[in-house]
Amino acid sequence: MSKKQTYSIGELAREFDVTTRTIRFYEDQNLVNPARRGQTRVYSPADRVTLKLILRGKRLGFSLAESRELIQMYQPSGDNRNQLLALQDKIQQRRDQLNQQLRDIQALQQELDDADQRCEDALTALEKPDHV
Amino acid sequence: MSKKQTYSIGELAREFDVTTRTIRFYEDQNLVNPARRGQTRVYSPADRVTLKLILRGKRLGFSLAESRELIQMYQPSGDNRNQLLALQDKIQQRRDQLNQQLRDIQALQQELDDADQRCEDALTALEKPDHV
DNA sequence: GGGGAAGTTTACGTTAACGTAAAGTATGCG
DNA sequence: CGCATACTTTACGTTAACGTAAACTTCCCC
Repeated sequence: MSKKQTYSIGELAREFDVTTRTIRFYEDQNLVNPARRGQTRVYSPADRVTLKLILRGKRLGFSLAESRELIQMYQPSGDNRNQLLALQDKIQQRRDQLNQQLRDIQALQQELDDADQRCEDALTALEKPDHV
Repeated sequence: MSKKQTYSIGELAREFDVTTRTIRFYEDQNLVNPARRGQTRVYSPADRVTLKLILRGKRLGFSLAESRELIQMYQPSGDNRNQLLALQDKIQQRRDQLNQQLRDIQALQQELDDADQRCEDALTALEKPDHV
């Protein structure tokens, strides 16, 4: 049972390599809402997960608004039918976007491989100016 | 032989669903450099490809500076050894980042699948309030 | 009890990537 | 010819996502 139950803002900042300003900014945007002990913020494991999701979103080029939406998707409130259907629609849109990103990444990987190969060729050409 | 050899700014804007302002901005940032016929810009197929690469980069969350770097990677000037090695280093960094994005996407896809499933469950639960 | 480390609030500053508006030019058409 | 359409330049405006600075409190430690 070594799992910490709470975190300070500094701990999280170090773990995720962001500034405390960034974490406070996310709170301002209602992305996390830590408890307080006096003035001091006290973060729960849930807050930590939320942070992780936001940063993953950033790596994929999502705005904070988009990440917020994604996070909310994970908690379908005991909603009404229409809201659930709307949610499924958004989920499908995200899936489409992710598939597009996958295709983009694969194309880019191929091009990087080619570029790397051209580097290799140029380097060996430097070693042997002629076919010795 | 139906391949167009030149494009107007309006054509490209329509094709890629961006504004002409955006394309001129990219020129300002030295990402494309169209020819001129009088005052009017005339874009080549190469310019069009560059635009395509920039927009793909955007879908992956790249800044214009990053996309510029990527595009330059495709044309290793008959460089000196050190520059080629530095280029290979950058290529490897990009590859690492792309692999991270791949992992992020896969995790997100799984979570979206789960969220979708929970929607389905909630919906069927709405149909049959009890197990009839 | 003086200081250093980590926390806090408040507030103005900054950068990227365009948006938007104004005012002018060139070209085809009925 | 007059007008619409598409192009041009110039320039100020805007939004997101923090950075940065100032001034303050709290806690711990020797």
